[in-house]
Amino acid sequence: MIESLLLNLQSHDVVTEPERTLLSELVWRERRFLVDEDIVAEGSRPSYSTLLVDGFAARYKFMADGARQITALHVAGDFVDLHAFLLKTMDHGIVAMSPCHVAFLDHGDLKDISETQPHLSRLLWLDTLVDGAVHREWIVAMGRRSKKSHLAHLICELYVRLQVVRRTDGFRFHFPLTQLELADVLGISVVHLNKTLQVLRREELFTWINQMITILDWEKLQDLAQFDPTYLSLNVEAR
Amino acid sequence: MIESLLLNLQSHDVVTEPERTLLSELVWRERRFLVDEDIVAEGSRPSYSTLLVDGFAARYKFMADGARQITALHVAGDFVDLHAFLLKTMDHGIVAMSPCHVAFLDHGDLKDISETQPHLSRLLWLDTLVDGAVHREWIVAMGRRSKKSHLAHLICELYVRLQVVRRTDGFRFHFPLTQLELADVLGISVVHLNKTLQVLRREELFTWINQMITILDWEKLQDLAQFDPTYLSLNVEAR
DNA sequence: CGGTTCGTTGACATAGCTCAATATTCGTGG
DNA sequence: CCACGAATATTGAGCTATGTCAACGAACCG
Repeated sequence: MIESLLLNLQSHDVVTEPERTLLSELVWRERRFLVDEDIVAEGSRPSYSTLLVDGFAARYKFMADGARQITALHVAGDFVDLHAFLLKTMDHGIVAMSPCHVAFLDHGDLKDISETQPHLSRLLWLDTLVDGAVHREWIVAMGRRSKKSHLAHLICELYVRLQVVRRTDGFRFHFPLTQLELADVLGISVVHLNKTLQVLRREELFTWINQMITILDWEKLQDLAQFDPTYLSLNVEAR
Repeated sequence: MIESLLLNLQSHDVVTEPERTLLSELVWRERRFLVDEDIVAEGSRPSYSTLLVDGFAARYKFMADGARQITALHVAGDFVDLHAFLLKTMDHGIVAMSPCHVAFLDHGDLKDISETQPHLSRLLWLDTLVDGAVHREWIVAMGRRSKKSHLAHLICELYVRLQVVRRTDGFRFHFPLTQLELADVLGISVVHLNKTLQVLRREELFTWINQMITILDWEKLQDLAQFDPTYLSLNVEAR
């Protein structure tokens, strides 16, 4: 159940055997969600946090006029709302972008961990810090990259993150979003996203067919995206 | 020295007397920076974290073409790079936007805190989580708000954050950025920022003269910005 | 006073939006 | 297997937002 989370945490630091056991015992419930189902509602005050075991989920906010902005994409092994443990009130919603399998961890148990397991606590803290680093990278992408480069950057990021949790097959990975949803990620209209995709298609850097993305030229894609994975902290060191 | 940090933390939860003492003893050095000086360099691996005692600082990233995107603005009481404690490598730089007074806290000492002071550790963790919440709000602003509304939102946010650390005088506060720097915050060109400012000026929601912003109509400004401070977690509860 | 940075303006080019129509794909029931 | 409706993808037209460039004015500093 928590294999992906472990792969995730272990990309930053060693997780000891007792810590692993402890984590797996923390799962007090699991559940599956259908596409478009809300996993956590905006404004709610959950008493548990959600670990994404499998599938794609998105954090989002709605504007008064009905426009949606997706602020993060989550994949297997991501602790999608560990935040709620300390923030208490959800300032955004989380929705399933594919069928999702999730595990719930009780906030009381997480608090116990924070009282008794300093190293593990730091790893969980780190997990939320990486989230923040990804947010910053997205801000940069929205503010200063062309849409073409922004999209390329997103694909690079997802590819690397999926690799960590073994969800890639060579240069291929499952990407279940619709164009409308992807537009909500990039903060542009569907029409413009579609046109951006066409430009990128002509450059033959990747294909996106039947919910599968295949990277055709990793070097050129990285160049276009100016992708530097430093912000993902993918190196094992004592934390 | 750490009064502002305490005001900051206490806006979320009670900080006990021993915790306060502990925090103040953690400051192992202080320093002043001039405008435009780098407080922390991108790519560095600092062995201490920086607490902003007074002034304005910005986190930023440069693109290959020299364009800059500011990903966060920090004010007195903000723990500007607490991240580095666990992320180790700075994925962005931090620059002084005004003369800055900062305090340094050693990572070794922070680690001790994380081993022995669970509640205080959670408060520090929370501090970084609020940072993340602000990032998300900025992503939403960049993706789905008009520039007018984005700017209004930024002013609302800064006003509320400055109020927490007692840096406001009625509806006035010091705002030392140039238009060029503000453009780097919003991710637009200076020219366009200037024109956006003019439109807002005509609506008389606020003035910005001599580095001082005065909010003239808080209600209308909030409306325009669709500002909802929930994401700042400004309520005292056990964390 | 003179240089430098900052703010403002206008002209023009490009990116991105909305709307509306059409094509394509997919799932479902017959 | 086919027919149909719903969701998704694609296209084109015209409009708005935003960018670049270049000039000029204002404020600031020594």
